[in-house]
Formats: sequence, structure tokens, C-alpha cells
Amino acid sequence: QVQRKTACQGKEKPPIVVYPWMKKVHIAHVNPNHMGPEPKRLRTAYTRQQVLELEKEFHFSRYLTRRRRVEVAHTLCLSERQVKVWFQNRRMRWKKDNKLPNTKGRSKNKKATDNNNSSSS
Amino acid sequence: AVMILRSRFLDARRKRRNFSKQATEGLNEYFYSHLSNPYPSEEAKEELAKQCGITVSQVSNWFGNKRIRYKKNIGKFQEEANLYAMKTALGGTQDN
DNA sequence: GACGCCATAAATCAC
DNA sequence: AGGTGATTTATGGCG
Repeated sequence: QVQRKTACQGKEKPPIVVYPWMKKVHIAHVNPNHMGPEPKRLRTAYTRQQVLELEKEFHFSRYLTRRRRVEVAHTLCLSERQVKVWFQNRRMRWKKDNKLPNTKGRSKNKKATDNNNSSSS
Repeated sequence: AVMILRSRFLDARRKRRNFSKQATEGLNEYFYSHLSNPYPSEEAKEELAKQCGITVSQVSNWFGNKRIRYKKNIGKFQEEANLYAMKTALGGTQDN
């Protein structure tokens, strides 16, 4: 399991050890042809429109019904899974942003982070 | 649209500062003395955060980045690894 | 058994 | 240009 690679000259430095956590775990699942140098996992960056709509939807409600999820996914050309995941990640961010600001600097904060909408565009 | 532009300018990436040398030192010490499993518990993170003068989130970010970048190119970190291995050998804790 | 939470991976951004 | 801290997509485990 733990592999030791002793490809060194005659010194007794700590050998190069590869522990299990150092292995790739999320491999790219592309088709087996074209063995390129590095099959990097693809991480799609959502478009401004997509994020905007998702954000709007989130502002309306932090949770999505199945029905709503289908609609949103379809109009944004995303899978239901992606929408579900986006909302989960967004909830995590929301929680992070909403926990104790901290002990210095922020006396009175109005949390103007996501309310005021409209005006513009 | 407003919110998009909002986040675009409030993004923490824009006001990035490197950690102090002592902070990095402390984080690396923990990392290399737990190289077989560099996943600090929540308590350990809090401890490190306090000791390094950064937040727990920053500690998490640091370990996330460190782990990925380390395993991406193990060889690149060997020098650093040996350095800290030597350090912790003089007051040893953890790992074997 | 799908769904949410959470820690984390991996890629990418921004400086 | 490369390093580094933070953020954004995406996975898997557990409840």
C-alpha cells in the first residue's frame, strides 16, 4: 500500500514516500481514445447568465423544489445535478458569509450582501 | 447584475496577502510532521489558526492547496520536506 | 433511495 | 512568469 521509492544515491535522507492520500482520486472520465499527455479533469465555468439566474433563484428561495429544479436546469442548459450541486455549494457559502463576522472592524453591518435588487439592467 | 458586479469587486482574491513567515512555518511544520495523513481535525485547525494568526478557513484553504500542490509534484517539495523532517526530528512529535 | 450537509478535490482566478 | 491564497465546479460519504 504505502510505496517507497528509493531511487536515490547512497545517502540516508528520508526516502520519497507516497502515501495513499497523494493518489489521484477524481479522475477525468473522457473516452479512452487519444491518449494525451494529461487528461485533466474538466471544470466548467458557468456563464454570467447562468450564475445570474441561479443567484436570482437562490435569492427567492435557498431551496429548490424538484419541479423548479427541472425548469431552471432546462432554461440554463445545465443538468439537474449541476443545479442541485450549485445550490448546495451556494448554501455553504451563505452559511459561511453569515456566521460571526468577527471581533474587529465590523461594528454595525447591514448585511447588504444580497438584498437590494432591481435598479439596473 | 448588481450582485455579480458586487462580488466581482469584493472578491477576496483581489486583496490577497501572503501569510507571515511564522504562519507558513507553523503550517508547514504541521503538514510535514503529519505527512502520512495531513488532515488536521477541526480542533487542530483552530489551534493552528490561533497559533498562526489566521482564520480556520484560511487554515483549511492552506491545507487544501498544499495537499493538491504537493501531490501534483512531489519532487518539487522534497527539499522543503527534508528541511521540516529534520526540524521535527529535534523534538519529535507524530508520524514515524 | 433521493436529498442535504460537509469536507475535500481539482481547476482556475486574481494579484 | 511563477507562487500563493481564495473561489468556483464537482465528488463521495454519511445521516
